[in-house]
Amino acid sequence: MQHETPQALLDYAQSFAGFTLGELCARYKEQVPQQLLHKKGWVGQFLEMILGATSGSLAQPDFPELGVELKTLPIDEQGRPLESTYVSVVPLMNIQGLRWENSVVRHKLMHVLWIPIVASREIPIEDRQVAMPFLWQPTSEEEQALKQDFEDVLVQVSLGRIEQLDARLGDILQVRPKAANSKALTDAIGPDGATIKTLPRGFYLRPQFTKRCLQQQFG
DNA sequence: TCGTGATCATAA
DNA sequence: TTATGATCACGA
Repeated sequence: MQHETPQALLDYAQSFAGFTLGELCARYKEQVPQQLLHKKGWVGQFLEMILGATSGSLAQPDFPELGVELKTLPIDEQGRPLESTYVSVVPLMNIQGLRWENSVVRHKLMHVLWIPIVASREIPIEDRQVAMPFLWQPTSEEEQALKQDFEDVLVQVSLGRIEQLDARLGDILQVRPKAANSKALTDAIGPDGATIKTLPRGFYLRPQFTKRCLQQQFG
């Protein structure tokens, strides 16, 4: 399945609206996990599969030829996001010369295909319904805000202050651990400029921001 | 109830 | 190990 344009991809994605994950799994002869505790990325990977995304775990948009990133978004029955949205790893080394304009975060967020899923915890996985997918691009104001959050983080990282940085920083983009567990370590710049070991971090979109995206789209 | 920090699976 | 896909779960 190759999509010629973002609109064609959107049209195809919207053809799945209203179906439950159980119905879609039956159609593709996939097994629905009974719980997501040990399959946390399953919903996103299933949607990638049926929509024909091919980037795998490369640090680039899911549909590189379209410049479109696919994101599932768990929502409650009122359409409110239930979780933050992971965007990308926070670069901690060799960040001299790294700018917003050539960042992975920007490349992914410049064009997103959101696929909301009604996914309150009390709903069995197989009964969770795909809501209406939509394409989203940040306004210039939104991009400025994203850029500001991104640059604020990179300043701290470049100053060797990664350990002082926590999830409270950032109006839209926040930084949180992104690791197998709290003992995972990666290289970063230390306070004195030497290399230190620290917990890998990721950029996440706050739920309040994705809530605004939903409201803009659906009123 | 919500936000932060912790965690789980998998591919390359 | 690092990237992807995320959700879990505890304390305020």
